Amino acid sequence: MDLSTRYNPSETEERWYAHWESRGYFRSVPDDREPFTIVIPPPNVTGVLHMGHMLNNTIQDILIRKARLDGKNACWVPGTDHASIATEAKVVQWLRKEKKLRKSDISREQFMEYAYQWKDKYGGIILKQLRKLGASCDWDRTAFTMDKGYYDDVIRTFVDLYRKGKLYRGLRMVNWDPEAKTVLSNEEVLHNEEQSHLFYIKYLLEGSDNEGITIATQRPETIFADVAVAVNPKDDRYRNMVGKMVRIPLIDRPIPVIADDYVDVEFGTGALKITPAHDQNDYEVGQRHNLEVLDTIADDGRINDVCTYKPIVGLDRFEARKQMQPALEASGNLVKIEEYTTSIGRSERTNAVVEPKLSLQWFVDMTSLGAPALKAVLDEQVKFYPPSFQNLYRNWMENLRDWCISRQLWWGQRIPAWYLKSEGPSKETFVFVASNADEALEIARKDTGNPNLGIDDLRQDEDVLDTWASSWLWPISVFDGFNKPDGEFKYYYPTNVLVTGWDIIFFWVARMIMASFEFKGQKPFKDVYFTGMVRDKQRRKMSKSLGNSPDALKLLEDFGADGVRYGLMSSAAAGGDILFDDKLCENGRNFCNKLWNALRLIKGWQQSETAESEEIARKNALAARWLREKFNQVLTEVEEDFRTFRLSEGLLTLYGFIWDDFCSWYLEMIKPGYEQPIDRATYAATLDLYSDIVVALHPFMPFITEELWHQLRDRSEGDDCIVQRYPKAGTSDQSLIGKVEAAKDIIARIRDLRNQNQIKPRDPLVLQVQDGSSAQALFAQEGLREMVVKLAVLSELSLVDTEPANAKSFISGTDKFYVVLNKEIDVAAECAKIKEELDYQRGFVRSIEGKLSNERFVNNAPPEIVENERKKLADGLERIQMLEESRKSLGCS
RNA sequence: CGGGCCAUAGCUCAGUUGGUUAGAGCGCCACGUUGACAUCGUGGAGGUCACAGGUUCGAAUCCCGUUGGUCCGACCA
Repeated sequence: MDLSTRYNPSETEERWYAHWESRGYFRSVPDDREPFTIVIPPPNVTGVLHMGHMLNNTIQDILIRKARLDGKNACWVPGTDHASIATEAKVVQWLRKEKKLRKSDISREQFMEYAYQWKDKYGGIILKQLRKLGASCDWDRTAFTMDKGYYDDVIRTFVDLYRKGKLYRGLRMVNWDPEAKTVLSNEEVLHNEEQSHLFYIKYLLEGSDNEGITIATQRPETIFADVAVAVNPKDDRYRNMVGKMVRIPLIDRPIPVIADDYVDVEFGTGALKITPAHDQNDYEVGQRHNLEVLDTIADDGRINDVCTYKPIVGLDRFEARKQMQPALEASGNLVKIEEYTTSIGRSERTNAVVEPKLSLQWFVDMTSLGAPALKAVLDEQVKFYPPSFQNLYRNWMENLRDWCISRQLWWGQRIPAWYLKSEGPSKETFVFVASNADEALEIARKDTGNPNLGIDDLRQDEDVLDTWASSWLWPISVFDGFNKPDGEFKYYYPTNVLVTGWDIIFFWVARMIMASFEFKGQKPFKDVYFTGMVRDKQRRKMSKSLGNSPDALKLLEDFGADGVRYGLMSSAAAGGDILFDDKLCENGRNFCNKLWNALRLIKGWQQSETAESEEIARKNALAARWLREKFNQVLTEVEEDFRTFRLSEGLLTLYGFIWDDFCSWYLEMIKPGYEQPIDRATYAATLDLYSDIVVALHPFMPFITEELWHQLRDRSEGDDCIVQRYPKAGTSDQSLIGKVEAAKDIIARIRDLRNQNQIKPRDPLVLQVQDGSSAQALFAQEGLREMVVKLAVLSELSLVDTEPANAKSFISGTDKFYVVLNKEIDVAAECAKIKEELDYQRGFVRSIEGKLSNERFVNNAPPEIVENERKKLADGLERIQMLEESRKSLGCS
C-alpha cells in the first residue's frame, strides 16, 4: 500500500484538468442530444479571481457537470467584458506609469492601440485562474465583448433601436463623474448617508443693506450659479418679497425672488436658491420660470470662469466650499452653519462624488422595452431562484427611467452617429446614425439634399457606449445570434440557467431579458440563480480596502479546489449571503481526506473467494443491500435538490451519506478482522457502490472524484468520471432501511452505555433482548443479528423472557434490552435515570392523548395522521410499561 | 417617506403544500490511538422557534400588530 495517509490535491488537480482538456470533454458542438447551456457572467477583462467569482463559477460548474453526467450536451461559454470605465482607468494609469504618457497627449487611435496591448498582456488572467477552480468551460468559445463580431452586433443594435425610435439624443440632467470625466447611468451611482453642513446664507434685497432672504444650502460654492431665490406661493413670510430682486453675496448680482410650489415651507428657511446647472430640481424649476442656466463647474470638478467670484475659480469644488465660509463670514452674509446628514451619490467605479450636470447624451427609451421583460418574469417564463427576487425586479421594472448609454471614454464601442463638421459641437441639427461612415454619408447626402458631401465633411460622435449596452447582448452574441440566427444560436438558445449575483439584477439581468425580447422575441434563459454576496465573519462585504478578502489562489493552494468548492457551497443557499470562513474550506479538505482514506481502507483488503462464515456472508449481504437502498433514497433527494437549485442542500445530503452511512456505518459493517480477507462478492459490491457515489459527488468536487474513480478500478482509456452517467435514483425499501436504523440505534445505545460505565470499546458484552413479537420480527431480518454483534462488540445476543440480574437496561423502539454487567450496579443512579426517561415518556404520551381525546382532531385530521398518533401512543405506553417493570425489579422507590 | 427580505442551539444556517414535545455543521464537554483517517472515532450537553394577538383539531410554518436587523427605491435647500 503506497497511498499516502493524506489526500494531496495539488498534483492531482493539475493532472486531471489537463487530461479533461486534452480529451476535449469541455468542448460542445451541436448534435442530437438535448443542450444544456450556460453563459458565464463575463468578468471584467481586468479582473482577478475573488471570492464572488469562485462562488459564482463553482455553481455554474456544478450545474454544467451535472448536465454532462445526465447525458446532455453541456455547453458553458466563458469570456470577459471590456468594462469600459474600469479598464480605461487602468490603461490610463498604466500609460502614465510605464510610458510616461497622459491620455491628452495621444490620439484616440494611439490610445486604443495601447489599450489592446495592455489587454493582451494583462487581460483575461481571471480565465486562467478559473481553470484552477475546475471550471469546465468550453474554452474554444471564449468571447470578449470587444471582439470584432461582438462589436458589430452592438453597433447593429444601436442602429436598430435608433431606427425604431427607441433611442434618442437629448439634453438632460445627468450624473457626472468628475474623476472619470464621463456621464454615468442612474444605476452606476451609489447613494449613502454622509455627514455634511447646511449653510444659512442671507441674500440682501436690492437697495437694502439689512433686509433680505436667508436660504439654506449644502453647496455654498454654487451660489454664483444662482439665477433666482424661490419661495412657496402660500408662504406668508415671503409673500411681499416675490417679484423683488435680491443680490447674490460677494458678487452682488441681482436675481429675482420667484414663487414655486416645489418649495417646502417646512424645510430650512422656506427659501431656496435656484441653481439650474447643478441640481435636477432646480433645473426643473428654472425651466418653469424660463430662467437661464449658468454652469460654474468644469468637467473635472473645478470652478470655471463662468463664476464671477474670482477667488475660487480654478479650485476644486470641495476646496472652493472651504473657502466660502470665511468669505461669507467676512461679508456678513453667513447666518449660521448646521450639522447635516444627507445622502450623497458617488460613482460606483471611482467613488467620486457625482455632480448633477446638464448634458447632451444618448438615451434608450425604456417604455416599450420594459413590458415584455417584466411579464416574462412575472409569468415565470424566466424563473428566479430564490423567487423573492421577483419583487425587487418588479419594483424596478415598474419604475423604469430612460437609460443613459453614452460615455465620454475611448475604450468601448464608439457611438455610430455622425454630424456635420460645419455645425458646432453643441448644436447639431443633423444626426446620421448608421453602421459605418459610408452608410452615414449616404444618409447625410439624402437628409441634407447635398450630393456633394464627402466623408471629410462628417464627424463621428466621440463617445462610446456604456459597457452594459454591450453585455446585454452577451447570450445572443456569443452564439452569433445576429448574423446566423439559424446556426448554433438556434440549438443553444435560450440558454438554460444564468448564475449571477443579485447586485447586478438591474445592470445586467433585466437588460439581457429586455434585449432578448427586443431583438429576438424570446427569453434569454429559463432560470436565474441569484447568488448572495460573499461576506466575512463580521458580515462585512469583502473589499480590497478592508483587506478582508482572502487571496483566492492561496485558498485553492491551501485547501485544494475541491475543498474550497465544498467550503463555498456548504453555506451558500441561493440568494443568501455567505459568511465566509476558512474553517469551511478546512471542512472540505477534511472531507477529501475522508474520501481518500475510505479508498485506502478498501484497497488494503485482501480478497477471498467466499466469506469466512455464513454469518459474515449474511451480514455483508445485508450491509450492501442496505447501503444501496439508502443511496437510492439519497439520490432521490439530491435530484430534487438539483431540480430546485438547492445545491448546498444536495451537497450536504451527499456529505452526510458518505461520511456517516458509507464510512462510519457501512465500511465498519463489512470491515474484515485484522489481516483477514473480504469475500469477493462484497468487495465488488463495495467498489461498485463507491464508484457510483463518486460519480454522484463529481459535480461538486470534480478532482478528487476523478482520482478516486481511477484508483478504484483500472479504467480503460476514456472511461473517466467526468463523462459517466449520473447514477439513477431508484425506489428505496423503507422497511429494510428502518430495520437497519433500528440496529444502529441499538448499537449507539450500547456505545453510550460503555461510555457511561467506563467499559472499553473492545470488551465484549452480553446483550439480551426481551422476547416479543417486535424483537422477533426485527431479528428475523437475515444478517441483522450479526451486524449488531459486530458493531456493538458483543459476545452473545439472545432473546430472554425474564430480566437478568446485574443488568442495565435500555429501550430501543419498543424493545427492551439488557446488558449484563459483571459488577454491582448503582441502583439509585439507575432508578434516577429510569425516572427521567419515564417523565419524558409520560409527557410524550400526555400530549398525544390530548390530541386523540379531542374529537375534532380525530374527525378532521387526515386518517393517516390519526393512525400515526395512535401508533405513537401505543409505543409510548409500551415503553412506560417497560420502564415501570424495570423500576419494580430494581426495587426503586 | 414607500417597499422587500429576515429574526430557530454559543455561531452559521436547514426545516419544501400546517401534522414525530424542532434538525445539521462548527464550537463546547467527556472518553478514546497497534489495524483507513487525530484533517479521526464514540458519546453527551445545548432551543418558550424575537414579542403580543388571531385562524385551526393542530402553528417554527398561515394572518395581523409590535420590536430589532438588513437591503432597495423616492426625497433630501
